[in-house]
Amino acid sequence: MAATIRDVARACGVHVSTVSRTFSAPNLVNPETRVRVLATAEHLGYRPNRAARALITGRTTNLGLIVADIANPYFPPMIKAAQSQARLRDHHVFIADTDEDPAVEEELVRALATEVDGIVLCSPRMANSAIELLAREVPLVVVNRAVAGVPAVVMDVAHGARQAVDHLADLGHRTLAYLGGPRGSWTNREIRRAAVAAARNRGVSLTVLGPVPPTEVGGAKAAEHVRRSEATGVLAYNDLTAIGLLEALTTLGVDVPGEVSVVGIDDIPLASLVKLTTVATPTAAAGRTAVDMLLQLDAHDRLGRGPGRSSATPHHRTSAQMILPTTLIPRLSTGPAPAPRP
Amino acid sequence: MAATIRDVARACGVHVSTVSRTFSAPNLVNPETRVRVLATAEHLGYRPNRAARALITGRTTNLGLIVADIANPYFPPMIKAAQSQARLRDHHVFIADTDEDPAVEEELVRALATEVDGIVLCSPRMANSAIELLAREVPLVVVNRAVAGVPAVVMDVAHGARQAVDHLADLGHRTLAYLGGPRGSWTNREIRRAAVAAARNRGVSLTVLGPVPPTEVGGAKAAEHVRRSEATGVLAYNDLTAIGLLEALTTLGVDVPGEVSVVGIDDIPLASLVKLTTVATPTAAAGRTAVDMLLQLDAHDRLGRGPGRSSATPHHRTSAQMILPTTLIPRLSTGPAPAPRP
DNA sequence: GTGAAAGCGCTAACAC
DNA sequence: GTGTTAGCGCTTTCAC
Repeated sequence: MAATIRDVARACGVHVSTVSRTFSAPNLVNPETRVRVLATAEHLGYRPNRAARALITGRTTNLGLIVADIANPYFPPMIKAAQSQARLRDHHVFIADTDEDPAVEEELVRALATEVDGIVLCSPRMANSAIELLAREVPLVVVNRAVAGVPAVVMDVAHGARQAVDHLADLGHRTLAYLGGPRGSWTNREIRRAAVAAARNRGVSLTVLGPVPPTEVGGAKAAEHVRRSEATGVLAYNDLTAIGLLEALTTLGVDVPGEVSVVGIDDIPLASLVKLTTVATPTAAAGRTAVDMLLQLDAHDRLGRGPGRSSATPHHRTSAQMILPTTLIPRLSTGPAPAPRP
Repeated sequence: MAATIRDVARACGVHVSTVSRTFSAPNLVNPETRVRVLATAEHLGYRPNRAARALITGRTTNLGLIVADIANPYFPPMIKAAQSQARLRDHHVFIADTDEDPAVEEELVRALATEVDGIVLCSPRMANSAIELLAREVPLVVVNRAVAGVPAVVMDVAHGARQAVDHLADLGHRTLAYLGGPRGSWTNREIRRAAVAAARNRGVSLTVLGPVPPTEVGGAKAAEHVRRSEATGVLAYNDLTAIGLLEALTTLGVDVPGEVSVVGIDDIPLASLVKLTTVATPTAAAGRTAVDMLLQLDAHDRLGRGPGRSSATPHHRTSAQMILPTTLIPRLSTGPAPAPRP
């Protein structure tokens, strides 16, 4: 059996509470005693039992992070950032993958809720109402989504979409298309709305294509539609889709950017490799910010309550929204519009 | 406050132990009582407190998974597989990222050890001795590494390397190079050893280059060395390195596969996109297998002991090694050796 | 099949 | 600054 606080106390000639304080409130204990306790603890290989601590404090010092698909290169930078931020704040993080399935998503939140102090929900596909409900069972921060009363960090993709449309219009394109992503996606709606508005603003036409799955395969499948649409400038829901489209167009013998210009969104590492013009989104910053908001939310929450299960109290009072800026990165997948056909 | 087992018991007119049994040993309780208890529990929104359960059973039903770099496309499939396998067995998993740093790795294992039932260590960079030590503090399974007395699941990269060398020799290449990976990497040593032996076997020469970081940038940096080495066939430590090399060679004006053939290892999604010849490694299977071994190890462990902290017992008796097969996938980055220069 | 009681390892009042 | 004590929510003997 591992050493407990009792063993340390006995071996050290002090009482358990002194040992406890040495670890949870060091400043309340005499420096000399502290040193002695620490030494014996070290000697005995004592490690505080987190379950016992959690039981009494009501805090697990764990966070949950739920993403749509770990294998999507969009997420790892966000995950890494969230992770290291959490570690800075002395928390561990559970990561779960929903495979883009809203039902799995909801089930995961419920399962995780009992063993974390809060959950970050990235690009959720759930219905707003479901999210609102969950938010009063467990401290929740959503990323890439706006839900009334739920704290959120979002990317300013609307601005990104405007930049993309302006970029294409500046290059002389008069016929644009937006290749849309998943129906449940808040980001998709934002982009579409902003792109439509920006196109109207610039006096160019814009067709909405899709939706297609937010993957390379999805993008590739849309190549025929894009060609038929006669659009010379295409904005895609994300880089993966844009790259799939780009590959498929090339295979079909369509010159990019000679005949068709393609713009993605996200700026994943692969984008720079294939020279894709894209809108960079600050994913790492989003991960960090989300964790900070969650921790702050949690701290604020337990101020009025003292120890106890955190899941029982509504959390809809502290609700902020953090909007992160996006930037257009012009590369070689966009160029001047082709001369109009006779 | 959330409902506890007490609330359910009271509301239901039974004793806490009956409620407890309903959840942890349903077959020990009268079906009718069970139904009633379940109904009240549902009604009250009761969820068992995992901390309390963990405190008494000594099991957390959590696992840890430590990888070198989540952003490396090699890992996500393994993570996803491990995750879903764990979920099948009713466990959650902590994922941690070491940024390829052995020190961080060790610290993470220690930190995680207190709140999981076991840890999967993927492609560890730690010293063997450190791993052996840790393995007796917490149930451990290593992936892509062989450590005496520690259960492991490894890819048969040696066989893969042999296939790669044979493939190149069959294409007429007489001068090969192996572009090596991280020094601490067991996989790297395995590949190198097998490649050297296979080359000797086929009567072709093989130079060892590197090491370079296992990334695209690392591969790109090696392009000059490769060119100077006069090798016409190159095996790289992994796909990322191979792809970086490939790009850089093309930029230098070296034709692939006309002048130089390149083979990677892993078969990440990007590999098929850039038509890289590579050795496929079954990463998803590795993730699943590792989780299963860990859970089995853990179950076996607590057979003789009953409840209590798991971290106190040595685990070096149950030590198996699972070897997963690899396959060469020829694509367009390899071709016949160029005619020898005059 | 169910009840009673002990206690997992720790923290947080409250004394002194 | 340290000791004393109660108890977090649950499982698990042991009776009956």
